Amino acid sequence: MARKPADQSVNREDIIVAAADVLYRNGYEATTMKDIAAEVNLTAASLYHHFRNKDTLLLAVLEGGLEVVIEQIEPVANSNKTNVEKLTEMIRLHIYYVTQNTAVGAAMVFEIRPLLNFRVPPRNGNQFGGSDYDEFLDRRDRFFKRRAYFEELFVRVIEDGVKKGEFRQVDPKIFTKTMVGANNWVAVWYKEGGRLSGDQVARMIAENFVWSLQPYRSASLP
Amino acid sequence: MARKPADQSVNREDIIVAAADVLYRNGYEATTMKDIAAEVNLTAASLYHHFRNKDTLLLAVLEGGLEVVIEQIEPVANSNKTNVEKLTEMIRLHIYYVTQNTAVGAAMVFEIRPLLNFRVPPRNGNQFGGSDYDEFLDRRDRFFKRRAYFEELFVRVIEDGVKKGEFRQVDPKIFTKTMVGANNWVAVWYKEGGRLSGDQVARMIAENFVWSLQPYRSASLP
DNA sequence: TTTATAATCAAACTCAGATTAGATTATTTT
DNA sequence: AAAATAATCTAATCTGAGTTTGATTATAAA
Repeated sequence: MARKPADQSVNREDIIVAAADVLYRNGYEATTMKDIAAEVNLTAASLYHHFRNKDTLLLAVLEGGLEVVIEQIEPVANSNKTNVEKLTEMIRLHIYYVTQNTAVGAAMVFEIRPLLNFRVPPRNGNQFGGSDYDEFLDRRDRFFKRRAYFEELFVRVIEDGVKKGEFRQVDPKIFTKTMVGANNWVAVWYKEGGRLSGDQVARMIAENFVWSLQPYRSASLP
Repeated sequence: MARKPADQSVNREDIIVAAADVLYRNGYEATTMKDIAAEVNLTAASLYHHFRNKDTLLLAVLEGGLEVVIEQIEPVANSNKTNVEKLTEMIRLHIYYVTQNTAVGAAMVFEIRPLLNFRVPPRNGNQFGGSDYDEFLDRRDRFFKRRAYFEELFVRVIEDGVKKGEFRQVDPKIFTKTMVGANNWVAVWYKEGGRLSGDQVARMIAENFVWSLQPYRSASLP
């Protein structure tokens, strides 16, 4: 019954990568299904065989990026390193991912809103009415929860660090918001082949944020 | 000849404010001229009496916001305070503005790209062909230069601070990018009436960034 | 009060982009 | 090979949004 997809045919993953790329260049609203399709040598209509509609495709892009980052950061957060080590590593990983995947990274920065203001009401007689619509909303909510979880990972490390005196007294939530904002923003200005490598940028910023949390320090870096 | 505009009629400024507001809620592409017009009780067509087109209107919104912030930060940058004082004050002003004008602030974060990828080619037979098009491009470039200048104000203070030993050795450009990113990002998450006031948030983040630049410090804050 | 022009509107134009319908081709399973 | 379904395409539909046109109203200057 079920058939394995042909090897040379385009699959979901290919389309997601292509979409991220076009999204990066043009932004959601300015990106046409045709643009995305062209990137994988298909027609716009063919995309609808893989994704229900444009919004669902965008969501898939964002979900993918977020999961990868969480996958990398989570084990560090749950390790038994010191909070200083944890935080340094987590920031570094986050930023490095962003520099290596500016397309997805920028999408995560810029394309949240089309998701928030999901306009399309369930039109009767439209394929997208009823349960499909609900399904989308559910998936979107799940995405936002994952996003909150991602931030929560940072908050916990900072809270714990503050409690144990590794970090000075800051507001962990505000600090995290600020930091995550700065880190995501890297996708906007980082250009490959510039003065600094992604790794260097990641290390510099990580060091800086962690440094800013130290309650006491001597004149030279550790 | 020239006629003074009527007092109760809608003016450019009103429209800009309304546009910022709608933009904040919906994003550029999802914002229709009709939406903006409705906000000031006009029809979409009427907007074209005040602005040549949608892109020009967006540009006006961004220009306005940027100029206000520069106006506030520039005198501080040029004052004869210490670099520590300057930077603290500059960040504080920037963030405070953002919290008080989330609409414009978020627009500055999210709506740069529509400007970058200015699609509309000069269509012949269109009112927007020829010199009007060039005029727009010029104005857009001027905006980006102002934007660069805004960042430059921060870079200078940091460079000077590093040179004079007030700050530790950081890369001033990377530091500024990171910081400005974080500050702009405040527009995305700050909600009026939340746990902290705009002023509190501004102070906390300012203190933190400046703190992170100190080459040496004792256990307690100044 | 006349006149010029600013401000506004209603209606029409244009066009692009998302989506659908239906047919066609490709590939795997039986 | 036959059947089933996956992958794709062409062509058409449908809608919404930016913009234009031309008229109408309001207001300030003469």
